[in-house]
Amino acid sequence: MSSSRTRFAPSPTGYFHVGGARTALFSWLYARQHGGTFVLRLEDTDRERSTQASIDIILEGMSWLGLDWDEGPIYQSQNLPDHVAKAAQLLATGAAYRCYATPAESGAAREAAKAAGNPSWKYTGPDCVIALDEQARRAAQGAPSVVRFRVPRSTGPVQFRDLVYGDQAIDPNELDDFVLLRTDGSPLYMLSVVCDDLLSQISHVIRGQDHLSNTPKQVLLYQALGAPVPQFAHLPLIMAAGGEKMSKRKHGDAVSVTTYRDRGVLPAAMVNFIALLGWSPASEGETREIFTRAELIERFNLERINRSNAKFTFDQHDARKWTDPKAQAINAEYVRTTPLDELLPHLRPVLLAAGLWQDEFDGAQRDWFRATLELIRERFWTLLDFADQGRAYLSDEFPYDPKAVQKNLLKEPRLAALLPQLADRVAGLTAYSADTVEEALRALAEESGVGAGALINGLRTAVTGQAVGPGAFVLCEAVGRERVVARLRGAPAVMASAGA
RNA sequence: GGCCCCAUAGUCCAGUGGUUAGGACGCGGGCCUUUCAAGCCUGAGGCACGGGUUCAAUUCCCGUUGGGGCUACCA
Repeated sequence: MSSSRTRFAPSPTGYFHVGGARTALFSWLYARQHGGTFVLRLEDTDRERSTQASIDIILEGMSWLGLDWDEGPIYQSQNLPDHVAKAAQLLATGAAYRCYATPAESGAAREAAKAAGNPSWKYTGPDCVIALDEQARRAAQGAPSVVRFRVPRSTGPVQFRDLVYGDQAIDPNELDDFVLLRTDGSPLYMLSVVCDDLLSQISHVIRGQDHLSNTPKQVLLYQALGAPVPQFAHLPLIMAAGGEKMSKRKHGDAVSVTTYRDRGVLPAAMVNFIALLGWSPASEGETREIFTRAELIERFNLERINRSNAKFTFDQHDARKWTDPKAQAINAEYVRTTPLDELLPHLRPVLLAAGLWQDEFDGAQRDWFRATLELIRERFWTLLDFADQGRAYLSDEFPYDPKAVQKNLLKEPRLAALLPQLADRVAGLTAYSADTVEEALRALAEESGVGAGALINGLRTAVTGQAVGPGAFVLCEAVGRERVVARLRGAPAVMASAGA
């Protein structure tokens, strides 16, 4: 089956939609599984809205997701001459005809029919709106015309099998004699997709279900062109929480792939999550939901794609719910478990951007750095957490979370005196380790009569600026004696400035 | 409006003509702990409705309702 050829054909008119990303992923998975070819095509023929910036965003997004293409990017605009030629061919064979009715006239006919109780009126033939002789007169005057496809209406329903939605049979009378070429001679989408897919010899058209209703027209076009009809597989749509189609304008950044990269999501996590939207790898009682790219390629199949739309739940006004909670959970899983060697290439840019990267992390401090990452990532959710929650572990410049200071330092005023005392004891330890720090702290707690818990939490906040994190003593090991001592000594100042 | 598609917890997915209808996320409770957006245990929560077919329907058929898509000289 090395002849499988799939494509992803977005129109570069803005951001890279997560729904598009899933369509791209499924097409890519199919091609990879079958040793086929994955083609990237940019449908840039909407000159008003297509931009280079958008093209770049899509290309970057695809690369980020690891969806490499074998051919392309093909620019639809460059194939326009072919589309026009194909229209000419259809005209020549009689499968299409010139139509001199104006948009206003056909629109009026539609309205009139509707008013007369025929809501499903279609443009069904050359003379259905303007008499042929009148059209001939206009032609003689050199009036503008469009090219319409002549829908075959006497050969029964248009049939095709959708690999997801099953057998389809559409009454051709539900189809307009749709326009192929505009008045200015430029091709319309319906013609262009077919021509481009033909040009690329696409064997499996995998795309959103929003194209299902237009597929009969395309099937007719393939047939009129004497070309083989590809296999179709339409994917259920991904809707916003409210049930409507997701758009960045209405639903914000969670709709855009770029956002996920910028918010510290790992591409493998994104791919994993998105793969599970509308498809299931379930087999022999499989309940696992974390899959590597290789596993996805191995298990993917069009047969297990379901037919109902999925909903993306998120709340753009709630920071915790910036995207679907399950997407976040899957990403957390990846952040916590991806082998460091794989994680680092994604983490390094984040640390660099935050001014936290040190070349020693790759040299003298390598072991410490890696051990520290392992320690702190245990409860991280995104790559960005390394740069904020993890900041105090990698740098001496870090902020104190006001709530943590309030809860763990200010509530126990005696800490202002005790923490520096603890610093002295820690400084004097013969051996520095989580255990010895703990001993020292518990001894101080006992002697001073302050609860060990208060001291422990005070230590955590004084050393990391946070209220949560790894165990307070192991944390001290990661941060190092020198820094721990210095930060404990600085605690009174932190308390004073926060209390003031 | 017309045509087409869809319907298992709040969400994403499994599943079956007879099941205690399963998993994940989220949510509640408990345990652990110095903390928790960590870990472990545990709980609540679902087959949209109405007709059929059948000994038996969540499952098959029809309808209703609900949701979605398409319906351009946009892509």
